[in-house]
Amino acid sequence: MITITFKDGNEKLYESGITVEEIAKDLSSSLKKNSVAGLVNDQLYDLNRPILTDAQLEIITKDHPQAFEVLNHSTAHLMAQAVKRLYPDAKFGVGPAIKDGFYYDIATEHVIREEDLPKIEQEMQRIIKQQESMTRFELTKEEAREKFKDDPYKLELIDELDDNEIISIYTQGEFIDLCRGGHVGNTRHIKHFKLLSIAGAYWRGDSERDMLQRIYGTSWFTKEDLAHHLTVLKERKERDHRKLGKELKIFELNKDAGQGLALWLPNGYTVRKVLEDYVYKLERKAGYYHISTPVLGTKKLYQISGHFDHYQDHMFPLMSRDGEDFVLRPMSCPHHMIVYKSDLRSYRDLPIRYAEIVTMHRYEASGALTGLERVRAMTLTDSHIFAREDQIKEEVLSAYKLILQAISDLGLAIDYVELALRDETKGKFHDNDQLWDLAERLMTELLEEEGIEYTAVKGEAAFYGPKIDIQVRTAMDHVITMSTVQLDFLLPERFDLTYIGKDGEKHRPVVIHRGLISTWERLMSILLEQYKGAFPTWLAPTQIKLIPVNNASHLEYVQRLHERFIDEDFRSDIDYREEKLGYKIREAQTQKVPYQLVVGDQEVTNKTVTYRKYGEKDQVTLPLDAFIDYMHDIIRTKK
RNA sequence: GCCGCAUUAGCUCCAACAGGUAGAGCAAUUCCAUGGUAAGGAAGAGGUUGCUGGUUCGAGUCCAGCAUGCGGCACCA
Repeated sequence: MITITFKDGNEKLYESGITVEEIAKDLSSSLKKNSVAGLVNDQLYDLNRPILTDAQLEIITKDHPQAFEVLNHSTAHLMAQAVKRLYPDAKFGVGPAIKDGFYYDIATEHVIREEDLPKIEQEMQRIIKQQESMTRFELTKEEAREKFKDDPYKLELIDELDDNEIISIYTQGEFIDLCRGGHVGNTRHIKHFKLLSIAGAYWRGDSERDMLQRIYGTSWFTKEDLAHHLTVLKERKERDHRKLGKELKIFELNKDAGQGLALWLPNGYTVRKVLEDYVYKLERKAGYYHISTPVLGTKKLYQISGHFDHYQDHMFPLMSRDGEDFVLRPMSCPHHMIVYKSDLRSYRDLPIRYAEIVTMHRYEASGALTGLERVRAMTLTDSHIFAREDQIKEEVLSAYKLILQAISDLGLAIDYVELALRDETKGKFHDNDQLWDLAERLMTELLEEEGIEYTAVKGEAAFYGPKIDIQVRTAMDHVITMSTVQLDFLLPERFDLTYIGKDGEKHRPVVIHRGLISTWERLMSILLEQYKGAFPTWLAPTQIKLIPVNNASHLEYVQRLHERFIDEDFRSDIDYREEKLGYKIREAQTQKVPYQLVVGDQEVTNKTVTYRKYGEKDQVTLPLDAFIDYMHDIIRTKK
């Protein structure tokens, strides 16, 4: 007999070899129904894996955070078995559970296509009906090598394990897989799944190695959950900035204009201009000074900075004139270093904060280009802060706070903050231990003192220094770096930047790179998806759409209103077309204009306006001046 | 860059699918209708089916290459 201790501290005696499923059944029938796996002494156990010794047990039920993972991992195995039946030559890579489902990497002569997915699903259903037990076995490394001798990918994984490590495998019917486990015990527990897409994926994420075929899928405990997830996926597509950008005439991508070279249409540029002005003001208030430098620079400038050697793969090729080589700049740092050097600096001058609306060009791999999210020509307000060592902490903090402000004003939310530190890899990081230690200590202290939750990641620092990255999750569920504060000890050396200290001697300043809210391109893609194209009024390309009921009798008043609105700095437009009222209203709605004003006899006679706010049903009639005050208020408060 | 898929009018489209030289809705144009909160009616027009070759009596349809896009992977100091 063995003693099982439960989460609540209760103990119970069982026969050795009892399974999680049997214990669950013993406790209650509803528990049995809801159990997915068990945590035995904090180790994941399948429902049908025997427990041999005294143990602590937590039963993982369907609502447990790990349950979804176990289910999807098992579904991946189930799919692999089905694939192996249909395409017997299939070899398998890895097949883990991921955030919303699972995938399995497969090598087979057969090119798997979209139309094969229903066939694979059918085969999976068949295996479920067969109620195959998913059973765990433990082997030595040698035995495992023998079992998987025809599976080169599995062999490679086995070879990397320690010689005396116990290796577990799972069988279900004729199918065997190398696997650490945590499974649902029997294929009959898998019910509601769908295969979603096929993609290529490099073996072990290495672009030098084989490309396998990856099938993505998703698996849920209830029909409703699956249906809900599929709806979410569909709704994501409705938010796709590429679709919205076309519908709302925000930007254009055209192969003749150039791959990854976005053209901003009037609506898009209007939003961008509002953002540019907003950032300019924000930065002025925070003590930044704006400069302007060219998109072209000499090769020499980029040799001094070191980018020419380090970054060349991401740069467009050289241009030459009059015996001088030029590059299209991929960033602004080198130019800003030169600006710093344009004058002799005293310790009293620091910190100096330069900001610039920088257009830059980067050669991005063709497969990486995605709408406005990843482009080859991009513009952002870039900034470099030149500071003394004793100012680092304060300057990083104020940059961080500025970022928070911007993210909050734009109605976005931080997903997580990452502190990227160096690791021991020699050559990967600029060699200056003393400064690295100082900088990493300061940045850590700062985050701790401010009570900012962060994830420290070793080895992710920039070549030239540690950084704080602010990650945002898009409506499309992509995590991207929105903002960044990076310390740099290298550029000041390479450009021999100095300031005169109190002691009359030359000292080296530190550079802080600050990216505020990504590039306008990427920000636009995020905002479009975030707001589903319905921009808050302060950002909307058109804030007010004026719709005369009848052009002949109301247009004159409408034009007077329009002029007044323009004088008030509202972005107003008139729908002049000779169309039915309903037709013009429909267009104002589909274009998601925040304030739609229908103007007829009533408004002309009473000198009022009647508006309907986008997304609301109610019409509101106000005296003109009251409406103007209201609009100013809405815009000022960034609603 | 790599794997797979796609590309038909300004936009959208599982219109054309034994290969027989293109079809709809919306938009745009003209005419009629003058309308109070999501599509009024009519007419005409709009296409070298992404590009270049090939197979064929004949190609949107089959084949090859290229371009661009999409889903991923790799990349994103």
